[in-house]
Amino acid sequence: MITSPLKRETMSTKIAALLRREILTGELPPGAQVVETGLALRLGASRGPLREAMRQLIDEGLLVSVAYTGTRVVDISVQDINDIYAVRTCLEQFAFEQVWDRRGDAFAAELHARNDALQAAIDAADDVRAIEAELDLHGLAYERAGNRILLTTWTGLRGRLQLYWAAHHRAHGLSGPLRESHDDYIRLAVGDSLDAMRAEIRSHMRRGLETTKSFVEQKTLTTLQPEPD
Amino acid sequence: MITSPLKRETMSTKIAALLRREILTGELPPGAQVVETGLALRLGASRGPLREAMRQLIDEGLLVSVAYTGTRVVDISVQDINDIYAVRTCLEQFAFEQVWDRRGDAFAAELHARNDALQAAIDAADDVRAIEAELDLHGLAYERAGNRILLTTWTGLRGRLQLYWAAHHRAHGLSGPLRESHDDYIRLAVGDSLDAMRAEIRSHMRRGLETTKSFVEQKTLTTLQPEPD
DNA sequence: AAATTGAAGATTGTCAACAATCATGGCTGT
DNA sequence: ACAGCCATGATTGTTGACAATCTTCAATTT
Repeated sequence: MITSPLKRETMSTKIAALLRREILTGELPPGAQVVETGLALRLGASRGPLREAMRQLIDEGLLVSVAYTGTRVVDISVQDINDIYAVRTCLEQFAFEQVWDRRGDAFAAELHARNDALQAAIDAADDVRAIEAELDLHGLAYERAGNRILLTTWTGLRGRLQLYWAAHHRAHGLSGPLRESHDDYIRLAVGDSLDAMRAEIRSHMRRGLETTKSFVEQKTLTTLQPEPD
Repeated sequence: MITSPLKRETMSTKIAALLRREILTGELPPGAQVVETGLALRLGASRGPLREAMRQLIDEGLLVSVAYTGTRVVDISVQDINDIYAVRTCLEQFAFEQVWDRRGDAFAAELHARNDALQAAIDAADDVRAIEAELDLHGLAYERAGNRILLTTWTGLRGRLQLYWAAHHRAHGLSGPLRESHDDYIRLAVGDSLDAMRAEIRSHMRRGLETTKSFVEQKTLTTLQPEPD
């Protein structure tokens, strides 16, 4: 049982999961202040576990905190978008290099299953689920590469991507992933040419970067004006 | 002032820095149990800040914790060594791709300065300093690549590398980095061929992996016998 | 003698109160 | 009218005590 680090569900982990969800669904929008005392009261917990949960989300890059001053949901920055997509392009190519020779029928089947889940979410017009499904789809290569460090790194990037995309969808309504947007990706991922797949990843990321970035650039203009509270 | 997140020195951060140092210097060896109450008493702090510091080190991969059971200094695993070196090979090549066209005299000067610091530490037979110096040397490309996500990822890997190498040095005495081990690395890093530098990184990492791994493989045999406390 | 059960100790999880620090707004002096 | 200062409120940092959970070991039963 060494390989099964069963996570005992403690108060902190439950709070962290709940908070993460509220941030990613937009109930707590980017830039919103998160106050320990108020949140503890609302969730019926004490500040101890709450602080631990918040620390977790800080490390995931979803919250930023300044000592003695306050904690906020991280703001969207063009710099971070660029950085994340650049690193992601690099790592996803690496993930496919690592997984390439150990792909099998199970890999292909799971890939198609996750794409079906994505399309179902799109058809159901469920933004949040569609975003999660797309990230799950891309995550398969990282999971099956057999490299724990790589998977941890991907998980770290994934949270912020989900935050950015969720904000994007809330602002634009349903301009999210198209139904056929991953057809090439999947076809090449189960194909015979690693080079072609690497090229597809670079192309896929370039498109995603432009879409996400153009949104953020116009968004920052509107968020600069202080709210008339 | 957006880009200067000035860190207010709080109790937690001081404890985290101190604990990190004790782990990396081997005062707290891999596998050692870390008890909150005892440590809090020793450091003259309360369990609150201590828990926060430990959470930080857990996220850095230096500690592992099981709820209601205990916390220990992470144990050395061959799997992790392999994974880290693979990801590092990928990311360090990417870092040099990103930094390549913006290298300048300052970059070359800093590279040589850090190599001088490394050689000074080696000449002084200072293990801990030599390890830090080598990691600082490799870190330059990550720092100057202008990608915050990349730098964060590197920092995460760096801690574990330092832990493994420190354990290596303690076991073997002074069999650490050789004085001239980075001559090729630096020569190519300031040279004209990115491809040559990429090849050097792959070769450098292969050698480092073999050295570190061979140590860990023999080490695990000796650490399996419980201490007759 | 071996397996099971239960109690005791150890360790982390949780809580509520208190202290330190920071941001805001009004007041005073010029 | 304007600049600087001080008090006030808000927020996080810190503390010590208490509760929940796990591990260990010895007593008991088969």
